[in-house]
Amino acid sequence: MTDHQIPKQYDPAEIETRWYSYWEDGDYFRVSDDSTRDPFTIMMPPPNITGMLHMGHGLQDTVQDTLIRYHRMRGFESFWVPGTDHAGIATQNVVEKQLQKEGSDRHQLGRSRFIERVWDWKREYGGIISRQKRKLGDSADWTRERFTMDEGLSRAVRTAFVRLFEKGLIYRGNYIVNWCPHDHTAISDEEVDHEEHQSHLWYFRYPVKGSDRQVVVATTRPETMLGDTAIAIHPEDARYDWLRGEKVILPLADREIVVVDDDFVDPEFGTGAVKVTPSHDPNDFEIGVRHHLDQIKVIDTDGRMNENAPEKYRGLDRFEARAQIVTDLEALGLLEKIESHTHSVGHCQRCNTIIEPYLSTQWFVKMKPLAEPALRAVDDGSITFYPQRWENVYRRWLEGIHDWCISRQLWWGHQIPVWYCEGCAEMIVSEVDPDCCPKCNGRDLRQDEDVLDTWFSSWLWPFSTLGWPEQTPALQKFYPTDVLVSGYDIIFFWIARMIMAGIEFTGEIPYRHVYITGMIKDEQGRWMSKSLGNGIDPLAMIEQYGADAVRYSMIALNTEGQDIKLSPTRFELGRNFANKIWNAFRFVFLQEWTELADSAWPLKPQPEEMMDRWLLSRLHHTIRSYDRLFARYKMNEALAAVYEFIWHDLCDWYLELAKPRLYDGDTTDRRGLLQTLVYAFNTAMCLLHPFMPFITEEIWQKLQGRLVELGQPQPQPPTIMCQPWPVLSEQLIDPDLESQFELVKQTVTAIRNIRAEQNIPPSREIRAIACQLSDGSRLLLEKAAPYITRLGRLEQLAFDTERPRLAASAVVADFELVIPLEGLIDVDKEVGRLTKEQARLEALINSQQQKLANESFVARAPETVVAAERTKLIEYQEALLKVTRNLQLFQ
RNA sequence: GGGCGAUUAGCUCAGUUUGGUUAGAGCACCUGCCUUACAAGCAGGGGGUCAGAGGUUCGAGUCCCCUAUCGCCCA
Repeated sequence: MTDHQIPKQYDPAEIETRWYSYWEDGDYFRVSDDSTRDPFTIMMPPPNITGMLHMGHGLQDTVQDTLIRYHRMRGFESFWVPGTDHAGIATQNVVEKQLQKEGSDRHQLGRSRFIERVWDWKREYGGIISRQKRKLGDSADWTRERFTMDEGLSRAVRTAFVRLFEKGLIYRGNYIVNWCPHDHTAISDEEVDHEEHQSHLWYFRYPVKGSDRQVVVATTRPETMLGDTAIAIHPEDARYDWLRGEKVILPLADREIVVVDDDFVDPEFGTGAVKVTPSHDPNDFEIGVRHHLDQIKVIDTDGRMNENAPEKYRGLDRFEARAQIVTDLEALGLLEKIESHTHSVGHCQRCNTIIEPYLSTQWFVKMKPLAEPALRAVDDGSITFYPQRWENVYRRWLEGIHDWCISRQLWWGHQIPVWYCEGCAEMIVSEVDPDCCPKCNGRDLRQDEDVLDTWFSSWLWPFSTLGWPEQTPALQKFYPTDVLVSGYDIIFFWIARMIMAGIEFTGEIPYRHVYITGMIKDEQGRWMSKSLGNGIDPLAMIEQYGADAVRYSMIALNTEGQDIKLSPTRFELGRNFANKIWNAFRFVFLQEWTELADSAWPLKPQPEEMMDRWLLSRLHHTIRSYDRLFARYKMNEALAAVYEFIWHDLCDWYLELAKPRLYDGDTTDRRGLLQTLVYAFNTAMCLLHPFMPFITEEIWQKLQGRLVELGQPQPQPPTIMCQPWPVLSEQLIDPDLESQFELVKQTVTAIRNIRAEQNIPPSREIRAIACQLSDGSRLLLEKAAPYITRLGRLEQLAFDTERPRLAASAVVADFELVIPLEGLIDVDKEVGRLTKEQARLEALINSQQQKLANESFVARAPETVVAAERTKLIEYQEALLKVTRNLQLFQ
């Protein structure tokens, strides 16, 4: 039964939904821990549960799914591990906003009820992005989906924390951290974005105690002066000899502060004397430690001036206080001057609030001991980045690494597994909740209120998702993983930390390869953002163009980690290609297939003619390049190779040549042709499947179904996604045949060119004469005459040494192609065409002659190169002779 | 201040690892075609001193140095 109702335009929507359910319901994405196949594993970077699918996922998931599907077909137990991330601050914010709408807040609710609310929210909305990813065709094993707050992963977090603590790599201390007054939590250095601000340098005069003199200090942050506890000068700065040992009166606060010598001070900057605020500046903090200075906090967690500030300023926002202090100092005559000054200001990456360097007690990971083996892993080649240049970025960060502040003042997250005994103040660090204090047996224990940075769970992702710290079968089978695919924006946050954690906790690198993609930008190269409203919604694109089209375009545009400037029209590339494939399929499918009923099974290509052998050569050529390109992660080039094969080799040439044989061929010829055609088409679908899974499945299924109708057994496995990968047959690749066929194509193009230039309508069949052939060309053209006749719409291809005078002509390789057009030829046009050709050849000859006239070229270049250049010159000269003679015929 | 990337056709980009065909593709453009798979298509065509300067070499889009412009990362 042939379905003649195949639409002329490919409509992806229904097909994509149908096949995705078929795959998922059929468990084809699932892997088995005790499979005997070699594993191929990719960890999907877990998106935030608050997140929605964006184009970055579109790109990175397509790259990953393509790798996963390719390896699955290559026979690997191909495991793409999906999951989501609890995203501490973001998720807490979302639920807090919900509460706000209800007129409540988390403090009213209390911690445990608030956390329940977050879980409720997660159950309702946390799976959205995973459902969206299915629209892209992601072939992840969703039955093994993980979440960073799952019981198993939470246990992994505790184990990791306790192990690091016991090794002395986790410590608690009072240091300056990056405080976000909006989110009310400390954040790590990596979560701070620096922006250049056009601001000022304010010069203040501080009176020296018991003297008329004043010392001038410059600052970019006047509001912190209320917390100053010293003036620092460089020890060798003789300008301030008079100041040493004096006390200074801090204006407005009316406190005495000391003068200290410190190397940190840059005598060139400002006045060479700096105010020191140990509680609100990381450098001042260090100076404070060196000189045992008081630490006075004057700003609270909201960014407002606190009770340590003079009454007048209490409760003022830090920037209001800044303005007020400047005004007040000016009124006191203590403002020396204001200079313009550009400096870099830290902002919270999440909410863009200006970060307050803030003194507080936090937990830290000592990173240096973890960084060293992670550096070695890249230095010794155990881990390779693609493109490799990112290794430098990775190295530089690890070489200058700072300790990692891991505590967050949030409720949603992994609460720090540390308890304090209210009885004896003992600190208990434990993987399991302790019942009583091991020291005093007291039962009044209080768990540390802070939670851990979300990245403290993410850095365990490659093994915690597989069951670590248990030595599970999954961990043994699938770890270490093969490749991590991610953007360069999280090399520090995640990639480097995973490598450190992998080596530290499992003794093995988490992955061999790191594939870094570029970032998706808008048409003008700007980041896509909500505020600019320039984002492109992948789901809308899938709806409009189809998931295969989106995937095609993502891969095609993804070159060597360059950023991608995207606009919706770019998906037309993929849509057009899908449509082309669809119509080629229609053509093949709608033919009569009866000859295939008595073909040998399974279907093998049966080359009867040159065109068949050529197609097979091109196909296997494509397979060979494809596999080589994949090994180097050049998926865009592999895709281009398949595209070239399908569109140009198969559709433009082969199918056109196949038509007469399909319509008029005898049984044997039709059978051979159909076998070759169906084999090639099927194989092309396999090659394309990793990139465009839906259309290839649809077509593969229809082709298989048709064969089943003819007597072929049901295909096993029942989906293209588990089909074995096409086996490369080197012996089918025939470069000589391919170049011969190129000559045939050139001949056809030459005829078409003349037809077009002479405005000869397609309906008019013409005669062409091949003249002055070498024996080789004659043999070839005789063999290829039917092809040339067909594609050139010739009445006949003749061979002769004579040629009619009034004719159009073209020189192809070593012969001439003449099209006699007595009475119809437009002589002016033909003269113009030949004159242009003449000029082109003359230019080529000129450049060849120059090259060969260079004695050192002839003497020093390899003989083969010189010989090739000589041959070219001769060919051009011969062609020019012919063109010139043909031109003279018109004069 | 340090580092990285980009600069090739009107546009978006390949090609540079390993120097050697007439530098490619898609889109856009021009001409002709609704040719019984496809107008989301077919056929033909035009369009590039490969950012600039210098160097190495018989030979440079490709290797080296410098400069300019744009962008990113780190401090």
